[in-house]
Amino acid sequence: MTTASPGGPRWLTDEEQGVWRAYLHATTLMEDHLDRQLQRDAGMPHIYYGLLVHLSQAPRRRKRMTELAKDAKITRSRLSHAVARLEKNGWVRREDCASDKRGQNAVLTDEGYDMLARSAPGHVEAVRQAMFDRLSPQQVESLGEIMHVIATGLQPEGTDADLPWLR
Amino acid sequence: MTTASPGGPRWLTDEEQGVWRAYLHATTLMEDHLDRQLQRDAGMPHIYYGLLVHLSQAPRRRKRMTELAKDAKITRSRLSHAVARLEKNGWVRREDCASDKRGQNAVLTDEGYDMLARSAPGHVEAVRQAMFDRLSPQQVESLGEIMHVIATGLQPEGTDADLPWLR
DNA sequence: TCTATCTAGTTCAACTTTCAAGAAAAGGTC
DNA sequence: GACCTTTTCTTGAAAGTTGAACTAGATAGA
Repeated sequence: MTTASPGGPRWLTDEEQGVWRAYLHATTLMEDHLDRQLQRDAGMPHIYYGLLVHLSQAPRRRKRMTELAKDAKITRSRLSHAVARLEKNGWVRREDCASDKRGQNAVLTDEGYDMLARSAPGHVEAVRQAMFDRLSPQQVESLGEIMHVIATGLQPEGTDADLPWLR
Repeated sequence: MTTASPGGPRWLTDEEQGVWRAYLHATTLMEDHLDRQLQRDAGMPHIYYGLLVHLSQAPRRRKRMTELAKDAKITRSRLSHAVARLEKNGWVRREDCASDKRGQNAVLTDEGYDMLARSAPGHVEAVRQAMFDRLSPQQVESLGEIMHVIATGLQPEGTDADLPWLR
């Protein structure tokens, strides 16, 4: 729960407000920017692209639905819809899970892999131009630490996904 | 345009990849967190709440649609739909613009203001817990600078919205 | 085994976002 | 004024997201 603390709310200082606004501003613009870039160059929103990336890095390019949803930080419902769409594109297919008859694997197809290989350079370049080309090495390091702290704090209880994110 | 550079794509280093993933991870979790918090406590998504905040800070609590869309970084179309929804809630109303008959002002109603006053403490607390309580003063300062750099780089050409964001 | 409970994944309805198209007024320019 | 372009805002349809309800299969205990 997020309740107001007793003794009145602890408002943000002027500096904190400025930082918060800059954060909202930057993250909004970044998400828009990448969504448009990928929609234009790969025909899908950023989050869908992320799913293909996850699959491409998984052993045998496949993953259980629930695990994929967890890795990509989306709900199972959203993943179902997303995979249905990617299936229509021919980039992913579903496969029954051998060990658990309830289970499904999402599998990256060869077409999906090719599409990823084609669009990855442009996407990386977009990320680089928007972020890494503009920051000093110290800033990059600092940003990594800060984002790690924030993510850890927001991580649902009992989730172990910690180390993998900083390697 | 974001084209791959000649001589092959400049891939991200391992460190950059780690930072990028941490960034995606943190920003996704943060957006989800705030969306849920506000949906639960204020009955609207984060972006709608942001619109009310913008209006509350504008002179006479009103703003031209186009200007509001620009400030909130959303399309005019999206704003039209959003205001229609907020109007149904009674938190905003539309008002014809005196000087330009095409124009509309979005006006924050008293009910809207009250709703904001009620939910602001909880929201600020959520932001504080997720971000500022976890970062050192140096990190907060650094984050502000970094986000400012990124936002500036992504700013559409010819936009002057620069100084207002750091104050 | 029988039953209760939990987990995996999908589906539905309500809502939000996007994109393209369109109506209305404003701003030139001749 | 007549004409053309631009700006403002809305609309409608398609796509995407959400949260709850639902089905089927797994799991555990008596």
